[in-house]
Amino acid sequence: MIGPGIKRGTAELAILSVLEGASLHGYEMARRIEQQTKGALRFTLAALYPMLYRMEQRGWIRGTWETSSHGRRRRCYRLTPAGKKKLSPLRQEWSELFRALRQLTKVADA
Amino acid sequence: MIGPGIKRGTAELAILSVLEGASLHGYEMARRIEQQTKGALRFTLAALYPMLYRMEQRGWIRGTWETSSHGRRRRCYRLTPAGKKKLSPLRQEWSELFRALRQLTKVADA
DNA sequence: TGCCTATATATAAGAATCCTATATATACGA
DNA sequence: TCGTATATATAGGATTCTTATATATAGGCA
Repeated sequence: MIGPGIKRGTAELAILSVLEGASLHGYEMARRIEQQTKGALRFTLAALYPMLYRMEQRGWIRGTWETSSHGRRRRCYRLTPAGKKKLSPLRQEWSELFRALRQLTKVADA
Repeated sequence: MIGPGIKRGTAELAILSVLEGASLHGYEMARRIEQQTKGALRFTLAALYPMLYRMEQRGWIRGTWETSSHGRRRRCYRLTPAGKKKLSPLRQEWSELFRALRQLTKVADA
């Protein structure tokens, strides 16, 4: 798994990305991020929840309390228009970082 | 330029990378990182110096005081054997992060 | 019934790495 | 003499991770 020093800052992109396709609650986001990256990128819930609160305060996502079919309360988040707008430049910034590191070192394009 | 939240953790890779080819002092490293990435990746010296101290403590680089032709003292760093060994798995970890983010989102392969 | 695992959210305390601001000191050119 | 480039150093703050802990419910199994 990718270490904490390296993955810093990826949680924001990861959350916006998984929310692009569906409205999800935190627990489910963690599972999808891990599954979709085949275990390479993994976040503890103690990291995800505070990040969700911050992102909601910034207006990028909005959470609503819902009740599952099993009577379990959970907070489902969806992208706001501001969140959708944020995703595109954020992806571009990550692309630029990839390119910069490739210019600087020999990071393979696996 | 790439923002601070995203580039977190890249300083270590950047320093090891520029030191792979040459023995350099901090001020020169900052310049090369900026030049080689065409300004995309830029570190303030206040970020670089403490990072150099930490990396020296970890045994990845070793600094020696030298005097330039102009009589200016400066601390030149070179990779230790441990630092050279560190570079390869570090690059691989970054490659894995790139792949993970590409699987998760639509980060272009610029 | 009791225990374990999965589901689901929440917070506290600490570490790491970046930022801006500030300080020091020398060399060179206008 | 004043500004710019060279060169290192530290202080204080922000952000985002970590591990540890707490709460609560549902379903399966012994």
